[in-house]
Amino acid sequence: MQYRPTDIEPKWQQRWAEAGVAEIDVTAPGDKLYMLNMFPYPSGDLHVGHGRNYILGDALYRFFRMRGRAALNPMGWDAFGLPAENAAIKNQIHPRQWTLANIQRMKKQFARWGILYDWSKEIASCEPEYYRWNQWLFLQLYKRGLAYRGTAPVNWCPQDQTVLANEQVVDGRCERCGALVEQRELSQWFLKITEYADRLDAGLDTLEHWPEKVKLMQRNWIGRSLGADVDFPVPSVGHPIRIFTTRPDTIYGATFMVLAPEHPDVPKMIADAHDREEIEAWITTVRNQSALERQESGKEGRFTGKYAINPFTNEEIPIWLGNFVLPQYGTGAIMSVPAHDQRDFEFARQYGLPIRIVVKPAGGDGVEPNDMAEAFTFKDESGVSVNSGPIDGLPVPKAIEKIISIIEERGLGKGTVRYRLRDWLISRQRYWGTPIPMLYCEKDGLVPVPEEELPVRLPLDVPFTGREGNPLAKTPEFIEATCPRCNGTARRETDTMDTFVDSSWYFLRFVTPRDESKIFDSEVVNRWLPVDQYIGGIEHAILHLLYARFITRTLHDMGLIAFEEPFTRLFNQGVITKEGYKDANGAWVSPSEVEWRDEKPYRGGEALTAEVTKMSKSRLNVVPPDELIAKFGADTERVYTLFIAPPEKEAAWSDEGVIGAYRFLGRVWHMGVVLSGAGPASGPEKPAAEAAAAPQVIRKMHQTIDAVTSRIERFEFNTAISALMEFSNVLAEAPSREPYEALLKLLHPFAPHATEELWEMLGNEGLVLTSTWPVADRALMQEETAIIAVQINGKLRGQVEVPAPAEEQRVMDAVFSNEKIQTWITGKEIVKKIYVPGKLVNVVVK
RNA sequence: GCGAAAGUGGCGGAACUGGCAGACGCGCUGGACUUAGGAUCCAGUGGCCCAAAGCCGUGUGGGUUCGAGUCCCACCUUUCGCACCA
Repeated sequence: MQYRPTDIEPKWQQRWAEAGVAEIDVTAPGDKLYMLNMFPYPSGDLHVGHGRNYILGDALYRFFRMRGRAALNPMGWDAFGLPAENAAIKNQIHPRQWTLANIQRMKKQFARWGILYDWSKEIASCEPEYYRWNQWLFLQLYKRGLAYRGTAPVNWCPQDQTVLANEQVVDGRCERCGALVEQRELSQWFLKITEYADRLDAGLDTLEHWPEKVKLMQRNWIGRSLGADVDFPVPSVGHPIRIFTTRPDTIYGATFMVLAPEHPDVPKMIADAHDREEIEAWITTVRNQSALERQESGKEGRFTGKYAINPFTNEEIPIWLGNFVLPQYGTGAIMSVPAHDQRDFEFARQYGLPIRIVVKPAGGDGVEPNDMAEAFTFKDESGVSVNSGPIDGLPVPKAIEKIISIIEERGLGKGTVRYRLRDWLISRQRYWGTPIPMLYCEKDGLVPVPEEELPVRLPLDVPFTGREGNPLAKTPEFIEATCPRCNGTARRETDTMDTFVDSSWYFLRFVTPRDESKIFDSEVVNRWLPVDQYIGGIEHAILHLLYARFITRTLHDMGLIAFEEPFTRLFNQGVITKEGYKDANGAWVSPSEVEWRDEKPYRGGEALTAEVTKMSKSRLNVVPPDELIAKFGADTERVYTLFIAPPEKEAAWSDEGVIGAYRFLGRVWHMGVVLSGAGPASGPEKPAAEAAAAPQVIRKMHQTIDAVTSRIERFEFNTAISALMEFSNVLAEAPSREPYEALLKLLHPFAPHATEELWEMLGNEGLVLTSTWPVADRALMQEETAIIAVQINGKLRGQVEVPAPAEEQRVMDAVFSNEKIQTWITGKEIVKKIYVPGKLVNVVVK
């Protein structure tokens, strides 16, 4: 009986589906465990790179099931978004139809991988049953002042014809399409995430089971800075200008001030300047630049002709405008300390502004400003204040402390905390998203849609032209509305929400997904959440995870949930890469067109370059699972995917490597066939299937149970599988039934179909439903003998074998009663015993 | 520039608190079975050496230790994140 996965896998998938094995009653008692894979955008076909994410989650889920946990493992669809709309424009198919078809396709793929989800909990964010609660959530935030409409310079993607959140702009480009992002001054909807900046930052410390890397990325993104706000009097303007600095200790070295060109006091300041027109033209140029252009044009500035007074030195210092000062951060104004800030230093050198040293190295001498090649930025005890009046001689941290207290005493300002984080821009000028439930009434202004009128349904019959503007804005039936306050005519908001709003709370909906009366049941949610294990890609380290943490806190503050952090454990799997081929123009070439000569890729006569990158459709390097499964089965793909590398690491897909997983399963299969008596033994002598297992097999079995269990818990799937391969190799020498059944159980999370079939073949019933995870007997794991290495004066003298009892003292007794060792040791030598449990035992003689 | 992680055979990778480096798998070499094999099975496979013995081997250079892939110091390289955030 040959191992033919395609003959058996669909059968088991059908049985699991019919039995609803993964469906769980959230009101039933049990040792709850909420597992969650980030719900995907339904883009169509999944490839083996996507598979890694879900296979990993399923292996873990099956493991916890077998250990008796009441595990919830739901799945849904992040179903709003731009690609559906682009498909509508390109192929004249409605976004909804396109999305639902993709969902059907992907659901089949999940099933074909043997992944068990509780489909009774399925949600799709594009359905009114879901997005009405998105709208409800928005109204609650609006009520609390956490959602507001404001005018601000925003990121505009000319390609996608919409505004973007700061988080969606990468290197000055649209994260989605790569187009250069423009700055536009627009009135838009924001969520006040900045109000939670301090709590989002502090909360990171409580996330013990999150990758450090993700926490660090979030911390950097929030960008908490301690410093001081200080007022500098400006006689010519009539009121002081407030600056923010993280280095108030350097205030005696502030020799000029720089304002962002956008600073509100600028027009007044330059009104009587002789070169006003030139300055205004320059300001216009800077304001129209994208963030990227602004940075790439280097440091530029203009002198306003006005002076501020340094409140500590009482000197008049010139006020400049500088393109490197950002209007959105701090107060949009800085005191410049060129000696100790690299940006200020460059600016001062460029425009010949004075440089004054106010910090010198501790225990050393300062330098002359003229000799400086760069700013000296001492941030810790390595720097000491000089030329700074009351703080002279103090190391930097102490100096900061003292100067802030002086600033506060003199009423010049105060110590403050500033954040880099900005409010979350959620308006999108696109169709396929949740309509923002707001109205514009001529009489009453902005009016929220009453909760009982939700959902504001997205109309399905709208024109898709692909030209500028949101299709909703061209749909009068949608726009025309009645004001709930005055019954007069009102205009409906046509912006839709960023799809990251949808995904910022979906994990709360999964426990009571069909509740039509409320967003979720607080009692049930408090029992099941936070999510115990969240699994997804590192690309969401900031965006999704930060938004979800923010929304969770707002719901907590509304009294709807008892916790502030949504995800207890987070795991980020690495991407799967594969070689792709590029022609001279940088265009990707299909692997089917590639010919090999001297191990180098060509197309026709043209030499190609090979590049290993993340699997993606556009790079033509995806491996579709269908073909692979048809040939080797889903179990092979599952085992290979988990075996290929540690799951958090990037892994290179190898078509040849797959065969190793297939062979392994084939050997396990063959052994099962022989043990069950279902087929003839291959060798001349039939193994004694019912005979007692050999001691070395029993030992290996317990060692393997122990290793696989702890490795799964630590996400070391690759070595868990290698331990199973080792066990299978040992077992093949002397097959017997009991250890073989243990092997099947341990293998089940990775290769569920084959193990079910073999389990049944042995006369057992329903592995996934009935069997429990084996437990290792530590006493039986012990090796019977230990090799003792004896070193004398650093040289290996020899090795002897002794019985290996568990306790240290008995090992040592065994060692020193050994005649051979006694003859090596002379009376003069000092004996040092080194006992390493389960490992080599050394005796060192000096 | 700042921050973080990582450098081990031809390849993916193992080695938990320092204790037999290279587990497991791919590939490769030889063999068996075959009309055939890109199926399956067996054996071998870090380097030097015909072989044995032996020596050398975890990015580089130092150090600690009876013993270092693992710890410490300096450096090199790669990847990732942030990037005028005052």
